[in-house]
Formats: sequence, C-alpha cells, structure tokens
Amino acid sequence: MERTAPEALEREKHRKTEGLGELPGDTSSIVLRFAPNPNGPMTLGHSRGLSINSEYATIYQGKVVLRFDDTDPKVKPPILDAYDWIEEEYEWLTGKTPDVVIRASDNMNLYLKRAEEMISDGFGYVCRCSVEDFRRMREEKNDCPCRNRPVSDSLSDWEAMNSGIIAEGDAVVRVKTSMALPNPALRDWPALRILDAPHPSVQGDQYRVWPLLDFQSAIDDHGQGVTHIIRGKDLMDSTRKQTLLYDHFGWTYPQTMYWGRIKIHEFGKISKSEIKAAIEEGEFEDWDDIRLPTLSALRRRGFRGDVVRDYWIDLGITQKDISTSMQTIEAFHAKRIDPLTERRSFVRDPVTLTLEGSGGPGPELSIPKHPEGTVRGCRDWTVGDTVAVQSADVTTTRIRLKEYADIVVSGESALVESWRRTDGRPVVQWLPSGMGREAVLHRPDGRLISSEIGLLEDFELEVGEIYQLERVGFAILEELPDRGPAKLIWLHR
RNA sequence: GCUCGUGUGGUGUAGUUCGGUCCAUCAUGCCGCCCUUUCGAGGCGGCGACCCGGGUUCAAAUCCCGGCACGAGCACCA
Repeated sequence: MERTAPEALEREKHRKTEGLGELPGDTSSIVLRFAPNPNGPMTLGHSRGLSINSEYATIYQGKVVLRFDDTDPKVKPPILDAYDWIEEEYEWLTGKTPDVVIRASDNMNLYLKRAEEMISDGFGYVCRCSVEDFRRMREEKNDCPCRNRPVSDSLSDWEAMNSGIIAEGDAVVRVKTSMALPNPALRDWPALRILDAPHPSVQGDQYRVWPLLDFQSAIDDHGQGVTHIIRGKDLMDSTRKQTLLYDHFGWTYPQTMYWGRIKIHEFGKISKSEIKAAIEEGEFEDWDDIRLPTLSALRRRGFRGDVVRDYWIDLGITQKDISTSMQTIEAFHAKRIDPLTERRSFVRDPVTLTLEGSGGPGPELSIPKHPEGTVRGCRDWTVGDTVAVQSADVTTTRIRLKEYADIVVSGESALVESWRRTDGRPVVQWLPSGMGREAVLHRPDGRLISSEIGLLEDFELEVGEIYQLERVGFAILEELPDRGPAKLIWLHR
C-alpha cells in the first residue's frame, strides 16, 4: 500500500485545500464580474478582488465582466482617464484582458426602463419624504405617506423626476419591500435619485435620474448573465436587498461569496478620494507616487502583477477580517523574483581606497550575474589601483571586498592581506574606480521619499530592469540619462 | 439601538458540514546553529494558538446555551 498509494496513508483531515475553495452552485459556465468605480486608478485593495475573480474564471474556464460602476457623477465623479488605467491594470494583474467591458453609464436607458416597470408593477414608488423623515419612519417601522399612493401618482412623479419638474433631493424611487422587516437596512431601500451633475462619459444632460449601486448592479448582474458574485462582506445587505428585487422580477439571484475586510498595516484604510485630495494639495506627485498603495505605484516600483495576484490567491478568501503588511507581500515577491534578478553593486556615499599589495587575480574580474546561476552570465570588471566602498562599511578596518580580497583599511589606503577569504571579516560590496556611475536611489519612507546617492555598477544597465543591489535590496532602474545620475526606485529588500 | 457577519500561535491559514485518528495543519515570522561569492535562499533545531463561561458526551476547535470582542449595513456613496 505504501508503494502503490502512499497518499492513502495520509490523514484525510490534514490535507490542506490547495488554492481557492470550490465555487457553489452550477459551475459549468460561470460568469463573474469585477465592478470598480472609475473615480481613480485601482489600489491594492481592488487587486485582491480582481485577482480572486480572475483566478476563479481561469479555474472554471468562465468569463469575467469588467464593469465600471460609474453612476454617481456627483459624489464620486468618474475620471475619464481612469477607465483606461483600470483596463491596463487589469491586464497587468491578471495577464488577460477582460472578456467583456461595460460602462454602467451606458446602460442608463435600461435602469430607467426597469425602474418604470417596477413602479408600474407596484413594487416601487416615488417617495418625496425628506431624508430625516424617512429615517425616522424606518426606525419606527412606519410606512411613509408616499408608499400607499396609487401607482398612477408615482408614475406621474416619476415623469416629473425625469423631466426636471422635481428638484434634486426632493424625490427618490424606493423598492417596496416592507417597513416591518427586522433588518432596517432592507426596509424600502432607495433605488434611484435625482442628480444634476454632468457625467464625463455621458453626452450632455440627457439623464437626471441615476440609479444607486444596489439597483444598478442588480439590473446589470442579471443583464450580463452573472452567475457568481464574489465580493466584500460589507455588501452582504446588498445581496439581501437585491434578492428581494430579483424575487419581484422573477429572476434567480447569482451565487455569492464574500471576503472579509482587509487592512494593510502600512496604509490603514485606503481611500481614493483622500488620495486624490492629497495629490491636489501637492502632498503626492501623482497617483503613481511611490509612497502610495495604488497599483500604478507598485507597478512603477517594479512589482510584478502576476506575483501580486498569486499573493492574494495564496491568502485565500474567508469572511474573516484580516490584516497583512507590505512586509509580507514584499517577502513573497522577493522570493519569486530573486531567481530572475541580476545582481549589481551599489556603493552609497562612496569613499575611494588605494590598494596596496601585489600578485592578485589580475585586472580582470568576472562575477556571476546571479550567485546560483539562475541568470546565466557574468559581469566583467576591470580592476585598477583604486576602489570605492561605502563610507559606512569602513568603520571597521578589516573587511573583505566581495569576491576579491581581504583588506585592512588605513586612512585612504588599504593593504591586501589575502585574495582568498581567510576569516569571518564582514564582506562588503565595492566597485573598481571607473566601473561605477552616479545614481540616486529613491525610497518611500513613510510620508517622505528618501534619496541615497551612490555609485551604481555600470554594467549592461537597462531602463525598466529590476536589479538586486548587493547588500541593499531590490530596485528598478527608472532613468538612465546620458548626463547626470541614474534614477533607481526602491522595490524591497 | 436594530440587523448581519467573524473569532485557531505575531501574521495568514487547515481542520468545524458527519465530535474521537487534533497534547491541532501548513506557510510566514521570530530565536539559535550550519553553509555561504552580498541580502537572501538552503539545511538543522527551537518558540508560539482553538475568544470566555457553562452544558451534552466515555470523548468537544468541532454540537447546544449564554456572554464578550471585533467588523459591517441601516447614505439621495461605491
């Protein structure tokens, strides 16, 4: 048995379920959706939702609808460029293009039509109560006066809403559930409201009445044939509200799964509108400022989309509220890119030493691009009489120039004691004079960006490439100008 | 306040459906040692958890009851 079926001896209970769990319901032809608001580019938080939806689509060979939920031109005005940003970031993260791309704002006619149907059927009504009044009635489980008016009254108000006779804020369309429901969130919930605000992707002012999320996404999920919704558990009541609406229309609600709240230690709550305001105040350069938890910032720093995606899949989905840290993501990322990343020497705050000693390995030195050889090839150095080392490294006198020589430093000169490693003295990275070019390493440092000036090994450098700076960490080469220092952006250690 | 959800080591998870094989899985983290051409990685060893209280039972992380904690919804935001 051991030989034929060793796995049968394993305890069934302890076998870890690999990757994501199974999806409920009929999975023969699944349609998932990812529905961001294009009021900014995606953040780290979005990437979790997208990663998981996209991965499920891959597992079950289903489809993903990328739907821009952009029906609030007032409180969350869409940024026209963000539609493209998000599509690009979608590809960067998932390695695929969405199967369908839809803008909710293109479906306005459909929402209005469904709303009118709902009112005609007596399952919705136009409510002209003030927010405060309705809040009180909801708390006290009392029907509002608009609720039991004849359908024809609601319909004429509906027309008045659309034509501009009723002012913004003076009427709302509600779904007629019940005011006696134990869960107050479900009591006659609002479905559409009036908004006098221009929409950047809708021509002119042809619409005044806009759907709220719960109504809009319910109509869309049905229209787009969504079979499974995987979303944050803060939307659990949305499921319940929408199920009531589906029941009315005679539709079957999709299967739903939830994930808990996620918090990243370093960033806390991520708010696109707060980031936007901070950018406008000049606190950050732009959306891809390296201090920001946006996908564009991570991408700029050299993170790989597929690795970020795999990280989220690795975490899995549970309804627990979880917190993780950039450290953990970075450790995961470092492990993945390490075998692919060439080494380079970066000597910060360099001091020049004159070597004394003879009979060395000669003026040519060949150092592997990767110590394990996972990247083939070597970096060829020409070594003269002088070398550069970090000032911080010469606080001790006995050091080893990595891959080269054991030395004793004394002032501005250094005596070569041995070419081979003979003891446990600290190994430091260094550069032959002439092999380095000026570079500045920019590093996010809380609310600031620190920059470190140094010499970067000038060997087969390519813009956009990630290097592991020996003894420093991973960084991406962002600029390599003909004149002036090269620009390195910190990735992680 | 009402409603919903979640509680397993520092972090993330497995196990909870159908109680035993769980003095609890795996990963990461942390500590020590080894190796080493940086940092890592790798090898070896170690640390560390079932929210609390009752109950049922020969037996509870798992079932029941009662607490507690945390989070979310109750927006003319998504």
